Amino acid sequence: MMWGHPMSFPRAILHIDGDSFFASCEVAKNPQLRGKPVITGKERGIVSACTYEAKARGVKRGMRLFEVRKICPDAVILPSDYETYSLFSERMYKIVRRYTPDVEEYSIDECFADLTPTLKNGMASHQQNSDCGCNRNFLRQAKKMTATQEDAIFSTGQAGMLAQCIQQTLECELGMTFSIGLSATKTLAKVGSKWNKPHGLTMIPLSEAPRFLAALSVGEIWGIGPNTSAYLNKYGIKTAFDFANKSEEWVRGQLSKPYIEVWYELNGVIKNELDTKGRRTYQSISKTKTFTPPSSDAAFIYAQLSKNVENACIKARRWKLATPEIFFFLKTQEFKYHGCEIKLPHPTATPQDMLREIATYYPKMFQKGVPYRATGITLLKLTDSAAAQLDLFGSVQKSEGLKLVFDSVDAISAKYGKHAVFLGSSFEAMRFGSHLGERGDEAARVSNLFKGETSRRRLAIPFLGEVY
DNA sequence: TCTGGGGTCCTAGGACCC
DNA sequence: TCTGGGGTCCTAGGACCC
Repeated sequence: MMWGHPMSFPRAILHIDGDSFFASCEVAKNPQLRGKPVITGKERGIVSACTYEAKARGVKRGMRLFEVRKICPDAVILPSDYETYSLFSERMYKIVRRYTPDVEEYSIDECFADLTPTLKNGMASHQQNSDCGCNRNFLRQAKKMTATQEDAIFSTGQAGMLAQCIQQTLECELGMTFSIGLSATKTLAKVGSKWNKPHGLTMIPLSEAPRFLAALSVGEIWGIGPNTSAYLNKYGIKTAFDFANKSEEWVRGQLSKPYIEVWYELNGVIKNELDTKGRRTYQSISKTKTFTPPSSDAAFIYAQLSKNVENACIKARRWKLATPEIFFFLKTQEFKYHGCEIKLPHPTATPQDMLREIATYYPKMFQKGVPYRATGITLLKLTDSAAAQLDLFGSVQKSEGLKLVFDSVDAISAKYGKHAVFLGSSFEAMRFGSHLGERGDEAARVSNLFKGETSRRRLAIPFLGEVY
């Protein structure tokens, strides 16, 4: 056990977690919803996120919506609106960056921040900054923490003050609550943010870590899933403390690298540094869509797949990436996957290059009479498309022509909307959409597009042929 | 947790090379 | 042709995360 190890000067790592983020964004977007049981996930048929008012009525994540309507008939059930959530996410990062440049954008509703540099530079400059948005009264009222010498960086109480100031600013400016954990590593900060939800602020100085970890089952630690949890249980390790308290030799002998790192982090040693650079690229891009009800219609299912391929390619082109290898699958109603991996003649981000190959495998894979519920595509081993080399076999040149077409397609999409233009092979999918009962999203927009007399119609129609 | 959609990293083992 | 030792690359699959 290494808690309070004097060799390592603790850092002040913050983990910030938006409470019921999607539902909270909906409330922030539409204040009339405040105080009501609000639920997102309509398009899925299950609860993605719900406000605490809904939780108080017994609604839980993953619950089916027909169930929800029974126990909470006045629930406001909304489809997910990722564009709005992303906007709030960006605002969250931006606010946190007022306090430190070292921010990791971990997920749409979470980020990590390293307060160490700010604290080392002293709080003086922060307190003079009238833009910070925090409540000065609070700063005066902040309680001193109990601390050991090893927890020096926390000992003045300034880390806590700064954390609470950040929390207050986020809540005030975004109209929702955040739970915050503050400790010496990301893993421990995660324990803190989870400790007291919603609207919690939990500091875990290393000297107090054992108390927190003893109250946590090992499977609740970030990075320890059900499998590893069961494995550790076999050795009598039930709590996070049990795990952290094992000797380093034992851990190295029984577990692989990721878990050794978790063990260190629980002991206050950083093995997982903040990644403050942000996403630069993708290793893989995947698109999958479930259609309800399931279908046995070969043409319909192929159209779904085609649409996924198109969408994956749109994303790849946006990031200037190309793929030499793809994986596609059909998913049966029994949740069995039938898939195959295909090496392409050359790296590409044009759907035809992929669909040409897929079309040869698809008939072999598709089984008559089997109900399928989803299709999916993954572009693998993505590389910078600018770096994709011309080969000697001409297939690249042929594709270069298509590439020009797609540059235009992307330009049209930018001007007229994401799906103003699409492949003929995706037509059935675009007409009927994935949610036959719902028609909430782009399927509806597209069918409107066909009914309307706008110029958009003229953009869509000429492209219904084999290749645009 | 009866199951949506999108990712990452790690390891073991085989193929191949010197 | 055999034996020994060591390296690299690739792939499949597992595990985990939000």
